[in-house]
Amino acid sequence: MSDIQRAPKGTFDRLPPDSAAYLAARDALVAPLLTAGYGYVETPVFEETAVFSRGVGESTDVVSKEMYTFADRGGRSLTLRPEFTAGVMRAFIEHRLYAGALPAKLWTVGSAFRYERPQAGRYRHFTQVSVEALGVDDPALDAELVALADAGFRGLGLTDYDLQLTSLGDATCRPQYRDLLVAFLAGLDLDEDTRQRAAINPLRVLDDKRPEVQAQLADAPLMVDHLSDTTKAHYDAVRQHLSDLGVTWVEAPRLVRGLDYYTKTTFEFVHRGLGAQASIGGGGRYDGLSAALGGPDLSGIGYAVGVDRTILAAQAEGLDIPVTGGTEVFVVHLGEEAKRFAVRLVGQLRAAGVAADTVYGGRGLKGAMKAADRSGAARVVVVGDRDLAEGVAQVKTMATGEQVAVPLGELAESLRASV
RNA sequence: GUGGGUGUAGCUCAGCUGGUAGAGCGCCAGGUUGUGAUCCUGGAUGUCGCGGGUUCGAGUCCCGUCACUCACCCCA
Repeated sequence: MSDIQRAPKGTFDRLPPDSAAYLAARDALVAPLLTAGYGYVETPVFEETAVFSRGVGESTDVVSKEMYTFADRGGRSLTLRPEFTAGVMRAFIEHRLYAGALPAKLWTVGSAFRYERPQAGRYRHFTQVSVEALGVDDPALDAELVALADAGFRGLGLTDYDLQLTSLGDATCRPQYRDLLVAFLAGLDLDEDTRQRAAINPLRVLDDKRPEVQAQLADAPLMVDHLSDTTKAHYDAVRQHLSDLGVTWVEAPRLVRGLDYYTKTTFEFVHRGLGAQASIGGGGRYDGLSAALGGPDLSGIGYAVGVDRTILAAQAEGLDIPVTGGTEVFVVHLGEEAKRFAVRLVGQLRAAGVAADTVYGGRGLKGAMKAADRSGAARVVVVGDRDLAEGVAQVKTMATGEQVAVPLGELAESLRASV
């Protein structure tokens, strides 16, 4: 197959009927936000490159090697968003939302792009639900966000996952801890790659998956043991609120995130039924981000959920994602007069809010019934010129095979009432 | 960017030590000129990923290449 007959590497098409589960999953992840005071925000799919390089951090893998960056015809450097938070923060600053009521509680959903080697659950084009609460540094807000993410997963029936939680400290205590860790890592026997990684961000070495590395890290200093009094108090309060909200978590003192802006509370939802890309959602507080983008020195907290990974997780748990919609009434016709009638009836039903469909293209009655069956409609109207002459149409209940003649005048109302 | 695995029908796959392609499902049609799902019968669709090599002969062996996939890394 040639390249123009194939979606680009790391991308995929969503097709019916599976696409219905995608819509349902997306809506389920969003549902908790709609009853929690969050407003929908939509920002461009691309931003000025600096929004991400300064927001996410130059030293991150995302910025240094995974961005889709291009020059437009006006010579601007633009980048397809690799995540949502930086763009939403840019909008928050641009429209001076910080001058209004705080926290600004915002959510969005859409495509993000990263140039990565594709893998199970990792795509170059993926979909996230992203949620932010900006402008207020209150541990109760941290707990709210975590609980909302959790509620989204629970709403789909997911249970086989862990909520990993930790605190990454802040500008007052992380630098000292970082120095401690760097000193500790210097005494270890690490390969060149890992040393490079340590030089860029020593915290990342902590979650190295290789056993020979983990063995050396047994006595590594941990951020949670070196929090300042205020960040520790913040973290304690977050945990208290989470308990009050009935959310369970596991302490993950080695949890590291790849975006530089995270501070204090940091969390990740890790599913046990997935492969290497097991993180179905994650987020944290990012108190320096607004300032990094030239805005006021305001705090923020947010999370992102991977819609595609959430669907994979649901599949791994054998969950059916309930889909809404689908054809309720299917109209099968025989003869020219009946076809006109069918087209008209379908129009009436749809106008009355009944999901209706009919058969197009000349196929026999058997083929039309097959199409009716496939549509999933509970009721099928069979109407031929012969029925019209008698002033009736046949209404068949597919599950039972039972079929009754209904006078044309009562047909639309009878069908509307039956679905 | 680095490794491993796999490329045969729309889908899932079979095809032994080389002898010019198969099954199941799906699709279409007929059995039933006005009835789906069940049953029976029939039918269509393949440059066996692509290019080269070895051979009388390659889906099968060799080389290259591309794609997909899993893992490292990173993250949703």
